[in-house]
Amino acid sequence: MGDGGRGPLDDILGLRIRLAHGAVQRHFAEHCAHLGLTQKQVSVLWLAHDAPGIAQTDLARTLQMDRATTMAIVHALEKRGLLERERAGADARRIGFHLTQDGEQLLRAAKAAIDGHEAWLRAHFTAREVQTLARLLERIYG
Amino acid sequence: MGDGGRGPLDDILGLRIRLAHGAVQRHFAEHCAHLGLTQKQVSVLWLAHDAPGIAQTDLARTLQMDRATTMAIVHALEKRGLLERERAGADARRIGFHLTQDGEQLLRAAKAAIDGHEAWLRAHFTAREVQTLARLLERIYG
DNA sequence: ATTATCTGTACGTGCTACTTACAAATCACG
DNA sequence: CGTGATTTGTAAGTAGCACGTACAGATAAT
Repeated sequence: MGDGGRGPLDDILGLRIRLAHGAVQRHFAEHCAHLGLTQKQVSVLWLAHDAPGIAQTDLARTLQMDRATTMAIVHALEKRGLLERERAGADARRIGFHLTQDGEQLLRAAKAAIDGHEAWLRAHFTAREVQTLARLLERIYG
Repeated sequence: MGDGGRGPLDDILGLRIRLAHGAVQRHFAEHCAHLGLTQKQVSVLWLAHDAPGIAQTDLARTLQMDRATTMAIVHALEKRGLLERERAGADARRIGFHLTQDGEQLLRAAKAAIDGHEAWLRAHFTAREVQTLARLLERIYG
């Protein structure tokens, strides 16, 4: 039998990634439930903070999401008054996003919560292993 | 800036896992579309083949899914005639699952498709790195 | 025998992702 | 300059997956 009790299925690397992802998602949902934000939503807020005026297309590409998916997330954040849009200068058809004050405040709270979440995740590894894991994972999506 | 163009977000290990998972899912969906099966469905078929008579609860625990989620997957497979249930001997309340002939046949096709999918995934790494990655990932969910 | 627990079932909700389609603005080329 | 191609934003529909909850039947515990 395999090392995880799943038999030959344990040899499927894709399954391991899926299980790890599920575990991280579950922990995030528990640990960060008070924010009322999903992982994706936090990512979008974070990016909009770091790069004010970013467009939907940039968000989608950076987070490797579909445009339609990105729209759904952005709409939800706008509806909650965390994100605003502005027709920005040079390119008239481009609409940039930036955080509202509420958005900035919630993002700060989110970063604090994620610090704890990431600490839990990293606690499974040594600092060197974290580097290795990050490097290997990047090869898949990078 | 970070190494992936996401700025400080690149330091979030959870995001890396999420992006890697997404990339794997997308490749699976493309590469295995002809099966008409999702990753989860293949996993359930695979387990039911390896352990005939397995119960819903076992499936849920092994794949770390909710019972309700497991039910949805099992129902879909039953409806397609790939999976059957039987009231098995000793424990009268327990219902075991096993593959039909169609199920066995489709699972063989799925395994062939997944061979290709896994080959693509593993091609990002050396054999040693695959071992390392598998070992590190298991610490998260194991 | 009455609870408590486990298992199977069923329903509803929410997030994410994809496809497809359409409107508006811009850009490129003739 | 104007027509078509491209980009961008928008919208609707479908699907998978996860979770919560509630309920029924069988078994187990007291």
